[in-house]
Amino acid sequence: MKRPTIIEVAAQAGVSKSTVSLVLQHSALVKAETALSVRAAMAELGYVYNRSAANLRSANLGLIGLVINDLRNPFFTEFATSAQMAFSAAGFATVIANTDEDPALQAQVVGSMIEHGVAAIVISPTYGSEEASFGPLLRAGIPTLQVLRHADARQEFPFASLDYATGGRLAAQHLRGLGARRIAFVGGLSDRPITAERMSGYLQVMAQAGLQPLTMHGRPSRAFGREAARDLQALYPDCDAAICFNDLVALGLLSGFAAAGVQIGRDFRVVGFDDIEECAQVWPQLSSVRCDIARFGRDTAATLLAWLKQGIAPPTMHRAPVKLIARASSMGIK
Amino acid sequence: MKRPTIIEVAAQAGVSKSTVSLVLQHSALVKAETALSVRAAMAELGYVYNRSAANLRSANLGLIGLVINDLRNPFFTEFATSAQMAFSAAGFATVIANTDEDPALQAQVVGSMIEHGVAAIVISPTYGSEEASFGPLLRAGIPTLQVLRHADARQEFPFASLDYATGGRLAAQHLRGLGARRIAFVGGLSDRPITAERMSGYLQVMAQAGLQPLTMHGRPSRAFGREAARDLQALYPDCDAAICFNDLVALGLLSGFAAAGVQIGRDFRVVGFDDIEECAQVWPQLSSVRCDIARFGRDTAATLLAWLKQGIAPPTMHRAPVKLIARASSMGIK
DNA sequence: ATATGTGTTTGGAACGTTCCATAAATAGAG
DNA sequence: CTCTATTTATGGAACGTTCCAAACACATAT
Repeated sequence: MKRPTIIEVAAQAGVSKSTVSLVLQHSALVKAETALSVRAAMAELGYVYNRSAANLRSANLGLIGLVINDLRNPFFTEFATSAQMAFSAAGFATVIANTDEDPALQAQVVGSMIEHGVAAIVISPTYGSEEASFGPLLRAGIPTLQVLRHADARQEFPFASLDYATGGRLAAQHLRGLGARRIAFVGGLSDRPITAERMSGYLQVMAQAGLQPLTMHGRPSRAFGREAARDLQALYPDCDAAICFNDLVALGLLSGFAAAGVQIGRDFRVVGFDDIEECAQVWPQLSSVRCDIARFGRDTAATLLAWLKQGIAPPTMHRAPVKLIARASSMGIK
Repeated sequence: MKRPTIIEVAAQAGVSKSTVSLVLQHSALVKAETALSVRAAMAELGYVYNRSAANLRSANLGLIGLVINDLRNPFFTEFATSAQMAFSAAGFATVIANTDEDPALQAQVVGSMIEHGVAAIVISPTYGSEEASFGPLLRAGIPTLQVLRHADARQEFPFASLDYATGGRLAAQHLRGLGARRIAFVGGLSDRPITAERMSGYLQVMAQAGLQPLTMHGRPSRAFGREAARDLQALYPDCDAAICFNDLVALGLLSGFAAAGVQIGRDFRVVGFDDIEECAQVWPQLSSVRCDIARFGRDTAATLLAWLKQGIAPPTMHRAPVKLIARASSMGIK
C-alpha cells in the first residue's frame, strides 16, 4: 500500500526525478511532449503528491489556520465559511478550529496549527490567557490577523473588525426618530470589550438626548433574549424599544414578546445587530445593523493573502463600515 | 527569522540530535535530568516542532479532513464542530472545508486534503460527479467515512447516518394521533435520496391510513418554507398539518403562517426535522424529530478513531436512532 | 569547424525529522 | 578487578521533495 514517489514516476516515464518535479510545478522548462508522458506515468502509478516532503525545503505548505471562538454562532460560521472559500479559491487549504470560548483549548489548537506549519493564522480570539496563544505565535513568527475581537494589543497582531460604534449610534438614532421614549440595550456580557463597543454609540445618543440609558447584560443567546423580554416587561414597563447586542438576542426577544402577546413594531420596537440571514426570514422581519460578514470574511482573506504574498502588512486597526437595515420589527408592519 | 531545528537545540543542550528527538517523543529512554535540560534549551531558542519533517519518515500527520457540503446550515455546523472537538481531544487536528454543494469544489478540496496528508476523511458529500472526489480517495487509500449522505455506494466508503425513515414515521403518527386530517410533506429537493428517506415514513403512514399524500418539494431553506406557507394556504386550504424536510423549512413555514395570522398548533400543526437548538427557542416552540447531531458528531469521530487506531472497520451502513420531540407547534399552546 | 545561443534535462545536495544499530556509561555479580 | 546486564546516548541512513549548477542537444551564425 506504499505510495509511489517521483523517483518511481521518473523511472516509469524514463526521465529523471528532477524532470518530474518540474512537471509537478507546471514549469515551462519541460517539453510539452515529455510532460505528457510524465503525467501518463503518474496516472498509471496512482501517484499522490507529498506536500509535507515539498514543504521540508521551501517552507510553505499553503495552509492557513482559522481559529474561531464560537463556530456554532451563525455570525462566525458565515465569517469562517466565506473566508475559507476565499482562501480555497486562492489555492490555500484552511484548517478551521472551534475553541468554544475556552482559552486552554485555543492555546492547544494554535500550538497544533503552528506545528502543522500553517503559513498564517486568522483568529477570532477567546478572552483570557492571551499569552498562551499569542506568545507561541509571536515566537514562531507566524503572521496573525486578529478579527472581530481584540484580545492581544501588540502591534504584531493587527486587528480588523466592524465599526460597531457607528452601528449602535445608527440604531439608536433610528429608534429615536421613530418616537421611542425609553430605549434599552439588551444582551452582551458586561465585561467584554465588544459589548462596550456595540453599546457606545447607543450611550452617546442617549447622553446627547439627555435620556437615562437602560442596559440588561447577559449571554448573547436566544435563550437570554427570551428571558430579557420577560424581565423588561416586568421591571421596566415604560420601556418601548431595544437595541440588542446581536441578532440571536433580538430573535429571542422577539419570540419572548410574541409569547406575551406584545405587538412588535408597534408596542415595542427592536433592532438587532449583525443582520444574519434569518433576520429577513422571521416574522416580523427583524431590523438590524448589517455587518455584511460574508464580505468581511472575503476581505479578511484578501488582506491576509496580500500580507503573505506581497508583504503588505495590514493596518494595526481596521474598521469595516456597517449600515442599518430597517424592517418591520422597528418600523411596524405596513 | 529562521526557526531553530533539533540540531541547534542539541548543540545548546550539549547532547545529540537523537536525544532531542527522543525527548520530543516523551521517550522513557532518556534520563529525566537530561530531558529537563533539553527542554530548557528548546524554550531558550524558541524551538518549534516541524511536523512535516517528522511526517516524512513516519507517515502520520495526525490530520483529519472534514468535508461538508453546506457549513452554513446549522445542522452541519453542529455536526462539524462536535466532530472537530472530539478529534481535537484525541490529539488530531481537523481540516474543515465547506464545498457549498459544488462537486468541482469538493473534488478540489479533497485533492488538497490528500496532498496535505490527512490520515482520514469524514465527508458529507455533495451529489454529482462522485468519481472526481471518491476516485482519488480510493487510489490514495485514505480511510473515508461518508456521513449523512450516501453519494458513493462502494463498500470502501462506509456510511453512517440517522434513522430518518423512522423519524418521518414518528412525526406522521404523532400528527395523525392529534387528529390532523390532511398532512403535507414540505421541502427537500425531489431528486435527493435524503428527501426520499425523510419522506418514506410519512408515505408509509399515509398509505396505511388510506390517505392521499401531499408533497411540496423545494430547497431546504427558510425562504422556501415561507413561500410554502403561502402556497399551501392558497392551493390546499384543507391541509391542516405539515412535516417539514428540516427545521429551516419548518421555521420558514412558521413565520409564513404567522404573517398570515394562522394560529400554529391549533389551526395548523407543524413538525420539523433535526431539532436544531432554535426549535426550543422560537415561539411557538417547534416540534421536531430530534437527531442529536452533536452526539452523532462525537460518535462519528469515535468510529473513525477506532478505525484508524485499532483497525476496526465501521459497518458498511449504520443508522443512529432518532426520536420525536413534541412541542407547541404541533400540540398547541397550553 | 568553431563559437554562440536557446531550449531541455539531470545529478546531487539540501530540508528536519525518526529509527536502527551500536556505543558508552553505570551497576551488580562473581 | 573482570564480566555481564541494564540504562542512556549517539552517528548515520532514510523519508520525498526542491533547487542549483552543470550538462546535453540542437540550431544558427561566424
